[in-house]
Amino acid sequence: MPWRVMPDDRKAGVMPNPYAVWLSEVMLQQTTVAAVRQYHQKFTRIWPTVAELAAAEDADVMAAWAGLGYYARARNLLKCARAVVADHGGAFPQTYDDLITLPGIGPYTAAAISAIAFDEVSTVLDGNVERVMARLYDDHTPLPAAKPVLMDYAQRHTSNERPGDYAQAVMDLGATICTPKSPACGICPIMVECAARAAGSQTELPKKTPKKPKPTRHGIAYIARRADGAWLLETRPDKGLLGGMLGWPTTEWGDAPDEYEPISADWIESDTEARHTFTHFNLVLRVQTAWLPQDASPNRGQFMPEDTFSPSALPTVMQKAYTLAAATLRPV
DNA sequence: TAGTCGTGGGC
DNA sequence: TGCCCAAGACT
Repeated sequence: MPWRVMPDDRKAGVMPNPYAVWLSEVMLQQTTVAAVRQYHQKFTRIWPTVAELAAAEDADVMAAWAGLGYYARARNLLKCARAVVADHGGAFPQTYDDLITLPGIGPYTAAAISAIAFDEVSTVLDGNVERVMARLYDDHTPLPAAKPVLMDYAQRHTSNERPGDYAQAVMDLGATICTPKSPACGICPIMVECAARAAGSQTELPKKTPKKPKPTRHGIAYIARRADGAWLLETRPDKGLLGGMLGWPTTEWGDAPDEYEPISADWIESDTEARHTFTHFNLVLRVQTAWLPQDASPNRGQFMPEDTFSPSALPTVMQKAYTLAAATLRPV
């Protein structure tokens, strides 16, 4: 990430911007660096400081987050920014104990911010560190039960003098060398100390409890335009899937789709379905489109003028539905 | 504690 | 192709 401060500069007293560190750590939760980079750039360009982010409209922040996933992070991001401004004078708290009280900041993120941005002696334990420690000590206890002992291992290695450098180094080790599939043990700086390497068990670790199969759910999205070109959209409730995001009115997503039209109209079914994979289920989404008269009054959603709507403000599954609908809902 | 909560990329 | 996943938090 562009905000990173290399060890020599950190030794000279240069510290990273806490706002940039916080933003990146939240975005990186369960998300790849490649996906985060452009979003981090966009957020710091639009909202250069935590105070400016705190003053932003909810809808603008959700739209900027669209496509990155796990949308509760965006809602908590705003809550956190506003708490930093309201309760901490616009300056991020510097300790693990204070940081973890903030919305969206859990054990990992509190440790990462306090260590990286403030050089507090906090131990980061993310997926990378769990893997490094499980291998270093050849521990076959399956996750997540192994977390406490892996944290104990990780604390033994945390530097009292350079906790920020250590935190970044151990995660980089996991991200680039001690990787899940094909670890590059030959160039690993701690190869000779690694018990899994000695036992030949490195690719089996860390052990994980088996996961449940994903069910397939079905639903229908209704994509309608008014005569003036406005789109019928709705803001989803804060709680639950895609919470707080803009989207098309849809049926419930269940074993079998029930027909529920947001307004009576001559709906035309798209010839193909949108398929999308969520964390815990697969979705097959039928798409129906319609043109509505100018005086239409649907029982769900609200019309968004053509010139203020952008599909980029939608979560990916809704963008997929939009792509299918665009074939039959050409511009006015 | 185990379920909920997105997405795109790699193999 | 389907599965695994990637710098977790929240309930």
